[in-house]
Amino acid sequence: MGLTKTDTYNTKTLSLATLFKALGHPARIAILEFIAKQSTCICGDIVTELPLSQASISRHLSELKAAGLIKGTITGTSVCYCLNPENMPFLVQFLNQLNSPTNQTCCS
Amino acid sequence: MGLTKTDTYNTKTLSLATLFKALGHPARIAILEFIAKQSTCICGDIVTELPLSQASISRHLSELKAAGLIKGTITGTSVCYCLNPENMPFLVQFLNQLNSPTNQTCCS
DNA sequence: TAATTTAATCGTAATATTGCGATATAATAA
DNA sequence: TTATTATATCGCAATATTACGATTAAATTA
Repeated sequence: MGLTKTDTYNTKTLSLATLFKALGHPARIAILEFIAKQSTCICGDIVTELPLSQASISRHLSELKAAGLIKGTITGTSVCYCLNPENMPFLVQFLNQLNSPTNQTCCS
Repeated sequence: MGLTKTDTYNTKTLSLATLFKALGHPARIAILEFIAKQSTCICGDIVTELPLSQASISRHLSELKAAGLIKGTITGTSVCYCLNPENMPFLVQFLNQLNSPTNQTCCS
């Protein structure tokens, strides 16, 4: 019965880590890049785009979806995926804070 | 002799994934938040700040350093860590692209 | 209804990450 | 030189992630 991550870190820290973790795999970055490039939903043609099995891509898609980075809509036999921009500002804000001038005053 | 990640994904995709992966753990987010909060170098007092062993913190610090998210300078017996803002704009730019209006035209 | 298509899930093997005690290293202080 | 202090690394166990073939599920088409 050790400390869990939920006990140890606050909600914001855990959310950031979860989102970044979902972004921390090249296949998932490639999927996001591909969806963005289409600038519309993509329906099923991701499997042909990446050198991964259908099972693996489906897994990555569900991870991206669970993290709130994409949305999926069922249309007939296929599923339509698009970006979910909801959490982007949260991540950008965090990174910008790390990048602010106040944090560049040492280790030069 | 399967395909390696380096064969499969382009450099930009791999860099993004590596950086995000380094950000994908609550302990490492907490470390970055702590350094940012001090808005100066921190020298050694991270161990008392987080509920992790000295060995584990050292490991997380070296991962953050390897990813290029922090810098470390040796000063006497201790090491001084501060943020390395170098890669932040790269990450922010990627996230902002995902968040651009062009990418919000479907799955509504 | 039976075949087809599309995507998710299961089971499992391989690999990677995480955490920690113990130990090593390196600089300073006594 | 011998402690002491601060940090990194080693070795190992526990856990998590990744990938894929096979299977399942659900909608569509013949």
